[in-house]
Amino acid sequence: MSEHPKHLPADERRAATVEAVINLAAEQNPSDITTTAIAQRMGLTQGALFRHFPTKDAILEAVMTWVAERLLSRVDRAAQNVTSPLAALEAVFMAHIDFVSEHPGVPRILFGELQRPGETLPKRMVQTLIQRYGERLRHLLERGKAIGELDANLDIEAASVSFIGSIQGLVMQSLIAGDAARIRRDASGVFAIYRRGIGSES
Amino acid sequence: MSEHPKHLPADERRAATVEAVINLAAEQNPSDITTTAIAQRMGLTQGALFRHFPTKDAILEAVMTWVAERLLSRVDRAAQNVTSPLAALEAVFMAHIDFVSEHPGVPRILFGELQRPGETLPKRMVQTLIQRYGERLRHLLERGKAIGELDANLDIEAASVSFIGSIQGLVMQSLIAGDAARIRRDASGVFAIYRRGIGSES
DNA sequence: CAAAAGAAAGTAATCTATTACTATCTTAGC
DNA sequence: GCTAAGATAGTAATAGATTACTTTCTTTTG
Repeated sequence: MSEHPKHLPADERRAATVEAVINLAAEQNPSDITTTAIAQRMGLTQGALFRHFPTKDAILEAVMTWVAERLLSRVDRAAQNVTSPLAALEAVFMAHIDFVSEHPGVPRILFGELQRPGETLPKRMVQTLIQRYGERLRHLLERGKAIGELDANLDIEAASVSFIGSIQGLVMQSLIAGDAARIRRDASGVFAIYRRGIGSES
Repeated sequence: MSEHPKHLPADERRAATVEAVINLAAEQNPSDITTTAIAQRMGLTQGALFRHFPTKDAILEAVMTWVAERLLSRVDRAAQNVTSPLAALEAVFMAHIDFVSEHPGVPRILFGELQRPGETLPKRMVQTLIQRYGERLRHLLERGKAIGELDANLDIEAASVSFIGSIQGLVMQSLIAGDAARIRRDASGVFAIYRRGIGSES
């Protein structure tokens, strides 16, 4: 019971706070995460959090920034060095699955944020993130269509929604089973159906 | 400002309570719905709710019962009188889409309930509902496979997850766009990709 | 020593649930 | 039919817990 932990510089505490929120979101409903719970997980008192963030929403903003950077950079890394658009889509799918397997709280936070009424900053950040994600998907889908790797009559918009929905379905399934590891196990089967749905009749 | 509204029999008030929760969930995060908000929507005082329900969770249980009955009966009705399993799957898909279009709060409630930690009764009810839903899907998928309407090598489990995921993706898309009507508009395009993904190469 | 980081305690608001009381509805007996 | 009695459904107020955020004082660190 050390009363006074080491003092850390502000940026390290901010990073640790984001991590604590992501970890907590893996265990409970994100909108039920209290500042007390966050501080407790970090070994701090609740009031100390407000030395580093002006409001609770500012913490959520930092989380959203973290997620957007990590997810998009992983997805971009997965897509590069792959010439085939279809192979790139599969690599993006699996990279996304890896990401949510490592951080099962993330999709819950995003979905929960989208449900908030009104126009909060964290909510808009989620909308922007998914929009940017969708742009990358549509780009790959267009390219695949152009080179005949995908169905010539493919509905790009629907294919983009289905891609994200496939991942969402896996997330939901893992929540029902109470088993985060399920996501990885079932991912390839789900993607196989998706690939068949968008591919050209080779 | 009538101080005392008409007294209604308990079962009618219980039904009205469920309706109020479903309507509220269409507008805000379900876990932020307070007993005060529910009562206000019904034109009652907050305390009056506890004449009909012992706890707030009991209200959620009634909501889950309502959802399970309505959704499954609609889905079953859609599937009957259709001999082709593939056509039945499409009818179920569209019936489900109709249901969530009329009640946009329902998928949010289900998803939110699944995120609660521990083993609450409402959470188990959601798990049971989706499990029963999955049974119906797998049954149709098996039949379609048997008569050669669907891919002979179809992964039934993955196809079931993808089906639910497709709907979940549409729900998420409508949340991002802030437009519940989008679900219906995009539904047929998304199902077309799914059908192509599971169908036999006609 | 000065400034940053944290502890400890406090505040106002909000939430579920309870209590004491009151209005409305139903029904039995005349 | 009317009316009294009992049951049901409501209000208003409030208790007790919890929340995000503040304030004051203390410790650590460069």
